[in-house]
This record gives sequence, structure tokens and C-alpha cells, in this order.
Amino acid sequence: MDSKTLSHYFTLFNEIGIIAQLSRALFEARLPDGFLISHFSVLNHLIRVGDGPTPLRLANAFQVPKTTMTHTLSGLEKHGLIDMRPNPDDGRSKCVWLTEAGRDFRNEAIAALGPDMAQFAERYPPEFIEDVTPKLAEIRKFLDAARDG
Amino acid sequence: MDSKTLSHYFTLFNEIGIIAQLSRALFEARLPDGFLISHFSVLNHLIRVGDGPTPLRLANAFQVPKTTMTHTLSGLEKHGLIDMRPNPDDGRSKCVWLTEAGRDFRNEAIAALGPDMAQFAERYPPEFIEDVTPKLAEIRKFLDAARDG
DNA sequence: ACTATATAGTACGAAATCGAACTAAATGGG
DNA sequence: CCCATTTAGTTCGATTTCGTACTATATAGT
Repeated sequence: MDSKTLSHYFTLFNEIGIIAQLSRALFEARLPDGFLISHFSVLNHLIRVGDGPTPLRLANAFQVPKTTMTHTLSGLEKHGLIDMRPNPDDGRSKCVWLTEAGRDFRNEAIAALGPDMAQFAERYPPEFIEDVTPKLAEIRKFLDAARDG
Repeated sequence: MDSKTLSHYFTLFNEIGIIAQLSRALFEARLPDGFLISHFSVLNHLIRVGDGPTPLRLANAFQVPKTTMTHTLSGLEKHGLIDMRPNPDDGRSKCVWLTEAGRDFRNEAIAALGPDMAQFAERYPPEFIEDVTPKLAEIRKFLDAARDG
């Protein structure tokens, strides 16, 4: 692999890193003070996939260490956006449930992010997204597999 | 914008965030203990673009706050991988220069990352990269512009 | 049933990140 | 030339992230 080709691969990951950074900053600017994408993502996941997963399932879903998820969930719980109940099937474990405030918070966040997304969609129509996203999902799965292997 | 379409856009940024996270972890595992991608990126940038930029130019190039760049550079300087010299054109400013050790470190890091990149390239050939990277660069520029505006 | 091992979650500490406030130097308007 | 404003960089404090170590519970082998 010659060094010019290699640098193309570096560039890909560099672009991805910068987009992650910029998009996080832009999204967080739309959330109430003190809330992060990690908080929104968890609430959104609970609505999309359904209530009641364990913290570990959430950590796996977002590919973060479980200590990070503990921290994120404690922030959400402190603000009354989720409930942590004992897992009836496993005494070591807990289940995460949305509160009404949690649902409201998520819906308001979506509404707050909507205009930005609409502006983004003006430039990058759904076909563009449906072209790029599966390719990225492919890469994500590959990297995730490389992590275990 | 209906909520299903909206969620596709969220998914795009979610995938990008996870790839950024996973690739950072994988890359850092190949670097000597205590070194981060941020360190490697700066050294690599100095070789690709050339010695002598100011810390602020570097912060802009990587889209990080200048305090973060101060921190990164101080780590590199502590390990003798860069020199910080006064800027002859501006008394407030400094210029960042690679040391021999810095060049060596970068070259060794490239060598250490090579096999992983080669494995990645086996699955995702250069044509794939050249399809995706410009699209991501486009998005990056758009977000960067949105940040100012 | 008993013991060894594996797993869920947390507490703690170290490091990275980043915003606010600060210092020093440059720039621009009068 | 002076003073107000801007800019480069750092210091400081708050927060996130994450690895290690720990507790409590579950599971598997005998």
C-alpha cells in the first residue's frame, strides 16, 4: 500500500471525526443547557426501540463502555427523564423506562432540531442519505467486528 | 419533513458518531501508551502541510477550541516531538516545528497502523473510499459553514 | 447443594475536552 | 501618539469519558 493511498484512508477517518465533532456541537447548541447528545440519543432510542432495556443493552447499542452509560443514565434520572426499576428477571440488573417528562423532552428536542435538519435536507436530499448511510453502517459493522476480533 | 425521514437523518449522524468513536479506539490501541489520535494527527498534519504553523492555525485545521490545541501541543512538547518557537512576525504568537523525534514517531505510527489499514482496504477498496470521502467532505464543509453562519 | 466462574452495575481516579476569564501584544480610529 | 478593541495563547474549573477495581447476583460443573 503506497503512502498516497494510505493517506486517502486516513483522510476518510479524519473527515468522519470532524463531522462527528461538528454535528455534536451543533446539536448540543439546540438542547437545553447541560444536556448532551448522549442524553438525547438515549431518550430517542427508548422511544424508537421501546422502553425497558437494561443499561448494558444501551451501552452495547451505543458502543460505549458501561461506566459511561451509568453516568449518562444518572444524569437523565437526576432530571426525572427516566426511571430505573429493578429487573424482575435478574436481581443484578435494572430496566430503564421513560417518564412523561422524558417523552416531552425528546419531542421538544426533535422539534428544536427539526429546522436544522430541514436545512440540511435541502442540500442533501433523502436519496443522498440513503446512498451514504448504508455504506457507513457497513464500515461501522466492520470496525465493530474488528474490535472483538 | 415526516418523522420517518427525519429519523434517517438522525441515523446518518449516529453512524458517523459511532465510527468516529470506534476508529479512534482502534487507532489509539496501535499508538504507544498515553498517546492519542490528536497527537498523531498534529504530527501527521505538520508533515503533510509543512512545519511552522501557529497553534491557532492548527486549532482551526482540526476544528477544535484553541484550549484543546494548547493541551495537545503541550503533551507533544513534553515528549520532545515538537518545538514551540516564538513567531518572528507576531509577538503574541508561536510557531510549531517538528523535531527529529517527532518525525520518527509519526513514521513509526504510520507503520504500526499500516496493517490495519491494509485489512480495511481489503474490504473497502480505494474506489469505495473515493466514492464516500468527497461526500463526507461536502457534509463537513456544510456543517463548518453552518457553524459560523 | 457447593464452588468456581461469569455477568450487571457502580465507585473511583485519571485524562481529555472545552468554555470563561485572564495576560500580553497587535490593530485601528481619532 | 493614545486609547479602545481585537487577537494569540494560557490558566482554571467543570464536565465527559473510560479503565480498573469492587459488590452483588446468576450460571455451570461436579
